[in-house]
Amino acid sequence: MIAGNSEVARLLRELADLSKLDDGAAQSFRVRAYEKAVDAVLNLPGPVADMTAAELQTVAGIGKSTAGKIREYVDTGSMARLEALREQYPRELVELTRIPGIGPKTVLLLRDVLAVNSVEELRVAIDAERVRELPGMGKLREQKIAAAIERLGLHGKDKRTPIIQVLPMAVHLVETLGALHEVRHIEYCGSLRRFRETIGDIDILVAASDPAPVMDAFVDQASVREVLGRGDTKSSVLTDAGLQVDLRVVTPSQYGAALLYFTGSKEHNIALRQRAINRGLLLNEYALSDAESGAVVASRTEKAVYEALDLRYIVPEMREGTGEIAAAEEGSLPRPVDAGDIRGDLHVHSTWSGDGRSSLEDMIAAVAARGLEYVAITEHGEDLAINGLSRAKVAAEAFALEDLRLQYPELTILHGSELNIGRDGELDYDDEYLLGFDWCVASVHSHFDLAMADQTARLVRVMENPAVNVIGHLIGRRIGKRPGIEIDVDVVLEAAAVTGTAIEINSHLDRLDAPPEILRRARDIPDVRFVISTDAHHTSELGNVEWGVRLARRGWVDKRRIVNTWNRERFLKWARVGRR
DNA sequence: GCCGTTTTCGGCCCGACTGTTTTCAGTCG
Repeated sequence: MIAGNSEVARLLRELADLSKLDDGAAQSFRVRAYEKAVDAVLNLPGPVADMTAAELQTVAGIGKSTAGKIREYVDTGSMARLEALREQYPRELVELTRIPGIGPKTVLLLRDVLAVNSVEELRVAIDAERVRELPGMGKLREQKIAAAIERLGLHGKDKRTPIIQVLPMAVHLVETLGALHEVRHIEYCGSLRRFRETIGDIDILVAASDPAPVMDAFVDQASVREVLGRGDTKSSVLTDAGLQVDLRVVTPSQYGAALLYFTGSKEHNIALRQRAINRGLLLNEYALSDAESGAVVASRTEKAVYEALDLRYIVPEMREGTGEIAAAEEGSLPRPVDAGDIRGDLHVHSTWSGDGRSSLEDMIAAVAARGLEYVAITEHGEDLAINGLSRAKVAAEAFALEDLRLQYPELTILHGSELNIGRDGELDYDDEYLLGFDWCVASVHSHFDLAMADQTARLVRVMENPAVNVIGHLIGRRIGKRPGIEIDVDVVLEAAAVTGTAIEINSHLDRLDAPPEILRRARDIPDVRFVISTDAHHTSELGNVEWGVRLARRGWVDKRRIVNTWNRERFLKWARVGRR
């Protein structure tokens, strides 16, 4: 078995975690070096197992020691240093660090003085009121730790929640607090603003004239189960849903610097601050300022801070510390897409599909009201047992669309279909019949468990069908529920480029598919085109296009490669509508 | 442990909150 990049990264991650205990510091330079190495390995263009120690050392963030450890693991299947640390710090002991409020120092203290080596033993020690007697501890801390253990299942440090559950809560919070008259600006930040698919906690940033009333309103909300912390400018609560929410209040003039800081990622912030230092500046959550005089250089907007650091603005979705700063410096950032750039929706259902929930008439009216230039109605193909359309229904819907075209002369309405990709890449209907549609999306709705080679083959075969314009929700995942099919990404993207088949960027928060890692891989294959679609089954879902737009940004997709940002004429020509 | 347009040694992002300390350590983001 050859060691894959993600496997090596996982081991380095474990090395970092164990080193936190060994060094007695979560932020020791050695720990941070390992953490950097994790990112470096994950961002390698090729297999880590193919690289020599010397080649590994040329990678930024990997030095002699880490290169040696990686080679050792690839060659022998184990890493002596890691084995020794595992021996010294058993898994039960490491578990203790998952308790919020307990870091490496406390773990070592518990072990050395009280012989506590597991969560269970800690519980016993707390019951015996022995933890409070430790130096630096006390009754209150003991009680806090006890409470933290009780809710460990709800929100341990590493618990993450699918974005579809978190985003609506965050939006609600922003609306509620935003209504206070003290609030000048408000935004959710953190991994949610970066649009990660799972979220640890909600971070809200407020610019306000007076922080106190905002803090009061925040901790007094009905959904707050427990106040975890409460300061003048920063508070944390735990909601009924078991989600932690952090609120930070700054003055309006500090808002840009604070947004930057609170949005992260940690790696992005560290890189920006390092860049500031190199320019004789200091960057914190309040401002970018002169290191000597303290004079503020920029603080009001994020853009101003980037500019003062000689960088183009970097959208939040790209701030993961994976090369975006270098790209911003050399001007090679992809051109980011905005919701306003989208001119058509090319994956829309109506009640003609069994699972559609808005009528065709309502859907078209809602699309027209959004000011789109073109739309493809794509009901399910007949192979999707309950939800699909027979040929008779396809013909009947075509008739209904003719009527709607007369009602909405400004809107180009394409008669499409969402086809089902069969076990071996076969499709609903026959090839001749398929060419009668204006637009075909082909999607995987079954056989999720096939081997990677089989999944890749069925996708490639479908892309070779001239009727197919785009592959819908590429891997078929449901975030937090279903992992999606395994595919050979490079082979699939190459086939997409060769056959001219676009890759869908599905806007549904439950899907966010193709995933950003796959989208980003397409950077090196310039002929791949993309379509941002809502896959709406109800008129209320047409607005989801905003999520697809943000997914595209996260995947470093350049706006110019997204075909539904093109004007009607250019798009129709590319799609060969009416010429098949 | 990593790294170098002042450096192969001596740096490495920055600050709020809590609980315990009467000046700070630990944790977190």
